[in-house]
This record gives sequence, structure tokens and C-alpha cells, in this order.
Amino acid sequence: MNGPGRRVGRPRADRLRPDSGRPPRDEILCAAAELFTVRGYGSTTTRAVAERAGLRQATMYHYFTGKEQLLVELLESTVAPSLRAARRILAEAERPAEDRLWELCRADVLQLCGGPYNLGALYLLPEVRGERFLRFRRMRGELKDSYRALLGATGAAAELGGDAQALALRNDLVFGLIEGVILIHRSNPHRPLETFAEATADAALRIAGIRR
Amino acid sequence: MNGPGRRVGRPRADRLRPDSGRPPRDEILCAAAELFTVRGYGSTTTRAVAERAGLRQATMYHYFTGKEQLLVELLESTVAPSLRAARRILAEAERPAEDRLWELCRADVLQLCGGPYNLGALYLLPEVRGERFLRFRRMRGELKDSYRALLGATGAAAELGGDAQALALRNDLVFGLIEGVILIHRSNPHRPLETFAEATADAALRIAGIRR
DNA sequence: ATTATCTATAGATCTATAGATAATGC
DNA sequence: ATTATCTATAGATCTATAGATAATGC
Repeated sequence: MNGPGRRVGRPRADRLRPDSGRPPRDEILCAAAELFTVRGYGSTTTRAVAERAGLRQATMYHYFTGKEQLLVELLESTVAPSLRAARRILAEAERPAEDRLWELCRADVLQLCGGPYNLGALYLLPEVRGERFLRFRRMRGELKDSYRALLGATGAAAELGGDAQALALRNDLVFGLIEGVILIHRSNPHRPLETFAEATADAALRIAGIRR
Repeated sequence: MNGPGRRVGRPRADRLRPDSGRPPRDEILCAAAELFTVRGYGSTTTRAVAERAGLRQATMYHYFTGKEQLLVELLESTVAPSLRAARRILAEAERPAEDRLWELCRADVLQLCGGPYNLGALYLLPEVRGERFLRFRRMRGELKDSYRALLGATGAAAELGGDAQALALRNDLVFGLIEGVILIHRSNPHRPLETFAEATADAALRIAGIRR
């Protein structure tokens, strides 16, 4: 049995929250994700995060060095699965690039909009420009490069006749649609996610100039 | 002559800023726009806004009731021109809907990305969910309805056979691309804006399923 | 002994207000 | 007299740290 009362350390104060069974670290990250995406980073206090996670403000510092670390971990853990998927898809050289680009788009939409809170909205926070988020931005850059590589291997790209700028612009538009997709999802969260992800991947390919 | 020294009221403290000649109210709004889009709303202090505008923190309260009013005015003044353009374009019933939708997209991109700071990024701030921004959200809703009306009048919409949900989804994708466009622009601000606006309008029409 | 939590709080803000001041305008 | 600004500050946070406490583990 792993019920309450069997854990090491001083028990939590009463009246806070029912025991969720998850590790406290995860509870804190979830609370932060929810609040950062809904209220914004700068408008969210460490007290609000801790309260929502069911513990006292100071306890957060047992797990994290500060508020910024929360955002760093959330960002990197959101982009990491997308990046893994991109690497895998990029390696499947025998499949047509068009199909693979579609799959990557669809997977990213599911990743960004899936889950209980809209993690994708974290990318839109202006605060992400800071130095501590450099690693996240590098990972995101590699993801974008994967999009470009796939797009460059399609027949639609061949039609541009090697115009690198035109290709970059198209890739920006495709990637922008995928990253901005969270805005669309947020405005109508009740739409079935599968349908939505496929429709978005279709739209991305239409932007790319691919007819199928 | 309207140089310094000819204005009513106590002079500004020295060392602040050279006289820009613009009304103080505008200077404050510009400073707020710059900081809100780059640092975020919650992470921007009234002191930072005032300092950048060249006056003391307390002086801001001579022109605005508080920090929220700054964001309210910026949001509404950003969406208002788009809404006027939409009403005008919507009324030109003799022109093909396809052309008018393209024009509206292009105009919105210019509006959102034009100007010295990226006003469009204000729409992405999570804080905009608050009650004081209701009027802005209504205006934005009317703008989105204009997109839908135009899209519904195109031949591409006719192909959907009156499926209202499919039309709504397409409109969300089109509108989402336009609103998310600031993310793309931010990642490469040196691209000529005219080219970019037209390429984005092209992409929007491709999403909409319009071939031309 | 180790651990996870708590309470308490120092020190640094941040927002908004009160009231003084230094210009112009009449 | 009117106006736009300033200085000063009250009161309310907010972050992060110090140190106590209440469990388990050995």
C-alpha cells in the first residue's frame, strides 16, 4: 500500500489538496503549466503554483531552484518528443517526403494541443526570449530544420527551382501554422483532436504547395 | 516653434529622454507596446514603461488609470483598423469573394506586423483573457466573422456542400494563420513586409482550398 | 539519520496615491 | 488658475532563504 501516511518527511499541512499519488515534482510542473499558459508567466506567482500543487510556497524550492527553472523544464519537455519524432521520420528515407511531412505536422499538432493543458501555448510566451531558454530555442531550431529538410525534398520544392529564399518562406509559413495552431485549438477546444490534427496537416501541405 | 521650454506644466527631470515632440500619452503607449510584446505583460513594470517613455513612474497615472488600461487601449487600437477594413471589404459585394478574402488577409498581415514594434504579438498574451479585454475580444470576434462570411461566399466553400462545421474549421485555420503570422515575422523580421504579406495571403487562400 | 515538509521572515520590489513644485495662461 | 510633472511613500505583494518539525529508515 502506498496510501497517505506512508511517505517520508513531514506531512503536508491539512486543507491543501487530496493526495494525487503522483510525485510532488510532477504536481508542481503540472500546476505551473496550467497557470503559465492561462495567466502568463510574469503574472503567475510561485505562491499560486505551489497552492495549486497542494503545498506551501517555500516547498517548491526543495524541487526547483526558482520560477525560471519551471518554465525551462516545461519547454524542453514539450519540444523533446517532437524532436525525437522528427529525427525518426527524417531517417525513413524510403518514404515519400510528402507523406513524412504530413505525419510530422500531425504528430506535432497532437503533441502541442494534446494533454490537459495547452503546453503549446508556452512557446508563445514573450518571456521565452531570455537566456536561460537558449537550449529550448536550439531544440526548436533543430525541429524547424527538420521541417525544411522534408519540405525541400518534396516535388513542390522542386517547382521553386532551388530558390532558397522562397523555400525558407514557405517553410516559415508551414512551421508558423503548426506553432500557432494552439491559438486555433484554444478558441474551440471541444473539436475532436484527431480530426483537427489531420485537417491542420492537410492545411500545412496545401501551404507547402503540395496537391494530393 | 514648439521646442522644449514652451510646454505647460512642470518640466521633466533631466537625464530622462530627449524631447520626441509627440504627446506624452503616445510616448507612454509606445513604450508599453514595445515592452509588453518583448517582455510580456506581467513581466513589465509600470516603472519600466515610464522610464522608457522618459518620465517618472507616477506621471503615468496622470494619463492612465493603471497598467491594464495601457493594454486595453493598445489592443483595441490594433484591432480597430483591421475591423474597419473588414467592414469596407465586406461591403464590396460586386467583387469576387476570393479577391476580397485575399485583400483582407494581406491588409491584416501588414497591420499586425507593420510598425516599429510587433503589435500583433499583443494578441498572443495570455493575460488578454481577463474581463477588461472583453470589448477587444468582441471586436476580434466580429473580425473573425467577416473572414467566415467571405470564405463562405467563395467557390471553395460551395464544394463543402454546406457543411457548417467543415467551413468553421477552415475558417479557424485561415484566421489562425493570420493571427499567428507574427510568430513567423518575429523569427525573420528582415524579410520585406510587402512580399511577406502577399505570400501569407496566398497561403491563406491555399488553406481555404482556393486555387487561382 | 534522512527526508519532505512546514512556519516565519528579510529584503526587494511594485502599484497607486498624496501632495509639492515649476512651468504657462490670463 | 491650470497644468504636467515631480518626490515621497504607504501598503501590498513576491521571491528566496533560514531554520524548525514530523514523518520514515536503520
